[in-house]
Amino acid sequence: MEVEFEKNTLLFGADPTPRIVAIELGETGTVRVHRRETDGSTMTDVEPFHPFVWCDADVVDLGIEAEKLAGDLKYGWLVTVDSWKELIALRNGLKNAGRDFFAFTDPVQHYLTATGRTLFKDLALEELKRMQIEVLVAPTSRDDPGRDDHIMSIALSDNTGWEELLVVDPDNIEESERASLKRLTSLISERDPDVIEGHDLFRVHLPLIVARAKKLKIKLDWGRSGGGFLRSRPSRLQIAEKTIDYPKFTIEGRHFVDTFLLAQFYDVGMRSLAGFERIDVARHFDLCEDEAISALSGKELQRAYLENSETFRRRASCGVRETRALSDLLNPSYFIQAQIFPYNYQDVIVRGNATRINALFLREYFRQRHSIPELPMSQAFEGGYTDIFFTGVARNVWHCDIASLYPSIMLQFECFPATDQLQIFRHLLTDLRAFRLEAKAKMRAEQDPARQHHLQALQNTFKILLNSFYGYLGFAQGHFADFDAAARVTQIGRDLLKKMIDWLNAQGAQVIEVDTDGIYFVPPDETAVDDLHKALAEELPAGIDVEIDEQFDAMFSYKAKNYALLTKDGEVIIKGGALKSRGLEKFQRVFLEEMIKLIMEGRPEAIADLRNEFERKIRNREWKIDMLMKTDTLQDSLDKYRAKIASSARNRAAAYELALASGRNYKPGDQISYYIKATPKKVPAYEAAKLASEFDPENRDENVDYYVAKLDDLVKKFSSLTAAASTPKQEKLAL
DNA sequence: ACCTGTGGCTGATCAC
DNA sequence: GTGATCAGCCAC
Repeated sequence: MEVEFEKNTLLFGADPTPRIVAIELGETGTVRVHRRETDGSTMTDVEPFHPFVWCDADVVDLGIEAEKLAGDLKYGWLVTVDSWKELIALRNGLKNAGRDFFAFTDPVQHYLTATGRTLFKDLALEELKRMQIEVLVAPTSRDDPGRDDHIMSIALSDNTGWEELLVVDPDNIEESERASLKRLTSLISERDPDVIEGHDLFRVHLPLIVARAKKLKIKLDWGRSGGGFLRSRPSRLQIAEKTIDYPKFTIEGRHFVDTFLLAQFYDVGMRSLAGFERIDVARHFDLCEDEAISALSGKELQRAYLENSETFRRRASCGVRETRALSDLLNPSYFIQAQIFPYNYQDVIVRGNATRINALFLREYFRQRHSIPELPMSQAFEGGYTDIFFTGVARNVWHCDIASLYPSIMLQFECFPATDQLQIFRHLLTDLRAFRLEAKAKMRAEQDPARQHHLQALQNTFKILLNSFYGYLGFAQGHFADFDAAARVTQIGRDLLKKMIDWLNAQGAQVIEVDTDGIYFVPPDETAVDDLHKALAEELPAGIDVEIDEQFDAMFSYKAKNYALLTKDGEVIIKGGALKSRGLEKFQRVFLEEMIKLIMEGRPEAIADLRNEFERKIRNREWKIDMLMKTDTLQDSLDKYRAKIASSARNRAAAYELALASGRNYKPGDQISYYIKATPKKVPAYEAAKLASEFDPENRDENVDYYVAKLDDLVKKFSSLTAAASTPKQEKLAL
């Protein structure tokens, strides 16, 4: 392979053993290492297993042998044992003796850290055997509430294009369901996938399968080496501001990948998904083969099932195809990350960036037999500089920013963890930065689309990692975190930005808005971009590169982190929660967008007409309810919400009240769409809220006065900014 | 059992 | 009414 990134042992680990697809605990003292042969078959090696514990002192007095490690950091003694059982006994022994120690809880991380191996080296993504699965169940019948849901179908496919659909006979449910589950298990054994994928695999499909198998007393021995059974335990995932509780399933020798979680992670960066059900995600990526089929409701589906119609079969098979396409799209970066980090594939996905970086540190310190520090005391520190100097419309706005601000500062000003005696932080950061540039260059030069794709995923992975190093400095669970260093980084960043602002103002520019690493400003009269860029660059220290990357016809500056831009092509870009939050109803978002466009185009007098048009549409009930409804994401479980309300720890909220009233089993991360219905007298929103799914278009009951009032609030809120310039500063800019 | 960071805005609710 | 607080979402 001409790309040599993989030889970097800090990143990829010191052991180049290729084509490992899975690792599982074997007989006492061993692990089974499954490798993909070039002919596509899977070989299994039995390898010795030596898990370990870092201790803060010698443990010879406990009759345990320990190795003294280099350096003088807190955990300076290493105890290595010969089996997982021994490790558990050792941990208990140390705990009972009151000793301070640190150990991984995951056997696979032990093995990969100790050996320097990682999964998937020299393996192409296409060589990984990925199976997709989707179970459809008949919703509990209202007429027969005692009866459990049962499986209607199990659809299967894999990345070779193979598909099989198991349909349960509605006239012979129990026997047919049993046969289907048995067939499923034997297909997994025959086709022997490395990865089992599904959309909402953890929260929906696997629990369903397990529940039905339990009821029908069927074994789900899906393990790779025989005898392994599905296990699950409650787990929790933090994705941006959302916390998702889910049962984490594991099975020996294989990985479970849930495209619902992949979609959640994708959205953190893009914030562009309408929802997280497969239909929402498939639509967003344009993966639906047949929209109408994908969008069938539960009721329609059940009817089709009972009629044994072709529609049912089509819907059942189209589900796994969409899941496969989705996984093809969202998987590549994680596939590469599994080559880097000492984690199982399925864990690489759910671990956070800073946690993964920590794993790299610990692997290298282990390899060099060096002591490791204890977790630092958490400390609050100041962040980036944000400010706004002008509100209203400005014309001819330029944007400058400092390229990779925090990585540049860390390298240039040596903001590294004080405890990092081996200088891993500096080396990784330096290498990643060089690699990213190299991968980008190679990607541009590459002709073969598949290789180009791989390089794109690679450089993107490097970018994400690179940007996570600053976060790691302030990560309370990172052994090498350093809050003072993090504070220095942001301090330098703030100082640099202020220096740039002062300089720009001194040149006669008008600075509008600043956020962390970039500045929007109106340039001084008759200035050439290149000249200004050159002069600005000279003001900055070596290693800090500024770019004037964009120019806009107009900017509507509203509040800090909230603004809109009009590009030279007439495109409107809106930033900030106040202007485009998903917490706003769609009609508000659309109105804001059109209003801001009018403002930036210098036609504020047209706003009154726009308002009137919207009012008419509300009063005449012309829109579908999706324009008026609001969609909230449940953060807490319903039980937690109830408890908080009981203890006055939070206020009531419409989404939760509706979820409670529905009687359905809503979970954190689920979204609730609702609207405000007309009520005889004014009541809190949570009492007047109604689920959008219960909206009856034939008998509309939305509260039109409520929505018109919202519209007026919106117009009022912006009225001071839509009028002609009102301050001297604005006058100057608006010219 | 799990966890990158800080800064900022808004709507809904509730205590005063 | 007003201000405080919380939850949710967004920028970087």
